[in-house]
Amino acid sequence: MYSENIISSCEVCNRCWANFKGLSAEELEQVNKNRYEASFNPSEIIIKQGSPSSNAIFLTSGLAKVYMEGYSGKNLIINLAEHSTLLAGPGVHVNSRYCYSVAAITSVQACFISFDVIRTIIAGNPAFALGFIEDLSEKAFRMHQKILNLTQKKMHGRLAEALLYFADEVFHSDDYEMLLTRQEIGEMTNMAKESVVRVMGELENEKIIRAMPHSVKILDKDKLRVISEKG
Amino acid sequence: MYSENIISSCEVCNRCWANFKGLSAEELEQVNKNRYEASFNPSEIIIKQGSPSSNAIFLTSGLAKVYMEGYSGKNLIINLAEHSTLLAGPGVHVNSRYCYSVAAITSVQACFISFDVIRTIIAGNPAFALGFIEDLSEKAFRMHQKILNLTQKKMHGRLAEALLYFADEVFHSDDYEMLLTRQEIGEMTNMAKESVVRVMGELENEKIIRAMPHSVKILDKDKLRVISEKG
DNA sequence: ATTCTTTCTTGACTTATGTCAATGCATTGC
DNA sequence: GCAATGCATTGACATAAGTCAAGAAAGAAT
Repeated sequence: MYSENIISSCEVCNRCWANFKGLSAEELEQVNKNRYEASFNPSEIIIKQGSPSSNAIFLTSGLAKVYMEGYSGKNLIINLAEHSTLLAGPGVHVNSRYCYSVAAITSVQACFISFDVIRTIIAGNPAFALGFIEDLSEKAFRMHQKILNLTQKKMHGRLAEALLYFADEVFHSDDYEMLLTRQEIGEMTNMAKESVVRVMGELENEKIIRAMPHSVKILDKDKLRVISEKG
Repeated sequence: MYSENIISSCEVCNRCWANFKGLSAEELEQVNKNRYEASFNPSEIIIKQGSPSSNAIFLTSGLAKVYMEGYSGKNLIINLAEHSTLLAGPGVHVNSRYCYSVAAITSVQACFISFDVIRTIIAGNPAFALGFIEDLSEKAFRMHQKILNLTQKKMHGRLAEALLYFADEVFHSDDYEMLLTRQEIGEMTNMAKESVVRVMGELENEKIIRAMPHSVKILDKDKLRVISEKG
């Protein structure tokens, strides 16, 4: 898991947080001096919910799942994360603990940056602080959407939404390799894995998708959108 | 709804946001000059989801419900708000729209402060910015909890949780006047109003609470906590 | 190739929860 | 006081979704 830093410097890195773009050379150097990289194999845990949150983490390559460990071992996957995403969670500023876990799905390269540095920059750079606020806000906004989705839609709507999320926001194609298991799709949509199989089968019968265990092809995106919106 | 400002100045107001405490005299005066008060009768809407978010709003007296308008007219009450709470929502920094509605439950007095002023202060006062970040984080944190509660607990657990929330965080007593209708309790716990009635009846049969249409008395708080935690 | 393990799939069954319809009980306004 | 309204309550019923058990497929390890 330990390795030398691969990326030579923050200055030349284009996989990091958009909010770092506006930093001065000194601020960026401060970040660069206080970071270290690590790699993770599939299924390895990058962030563990409940542990002290001392670092902000950014993926530089690979895909990870962000999930909460709920009651009696039941997980809820909040989203998938790629590069350019700040991983830390609101817990950092509440009780200094991560309030979600993050686990690698593919091989992952990650960059750890101490939160002390982040806080220093927030205090000294108003634009950065505002960027930070915008990032927090957008994530909170998505949580608001998600809570409606999970509580007010039926299984078909929730699954359709997840399939569209993969196509539009993760794999950027309507024909993608499905990197999550049926179990994990269920953890994302709050369904039992058996229900995921059943509903996917129904969507396939209606010729809306083509579903193989390890790939999904969206055949009728409009219909899928309707299902997702009507719940 | 319109009225002269009742509170003479922010300086003497103790019902506002804790984060305003650290402001300089000039900053506070700037806030004071750009605010206006309004009163609302029960059931009147203070913030309407989707409308442009130009103001931060603080209640100075009364109780309001914060809720999202979901699919096909179904609401989800996120929480109840009293004084000292910033009402605006993450939408402000995402698309400049309120992402939830707020409606008065009792008579409410509210203070409107332009977001331009807030933003100016954020830019000039790092401590205030950090306070803002903490506020956002805490609300996001609660949303994370809520999403687990709503998706992973059964009705008894969700209702128990709401009853404890009223007792511990809103009315500060185990014997309180129930200001929400059964319908609204349902919107808070994602239950049909009939289910609220039924489950409350069961909790009453088990001598855990004493429930009248307009008041609730918690008889066995430990048992209620167990139900809330076990789901 | 063969075992072993994990995941996927299917069908039968159970359970949680929502919906509908009818009724009762309060509160408000006239 | 009396209608009118909104809310609470109840029971019968419908439906969504989870659970369990078994087997099939697909990979990984030997």
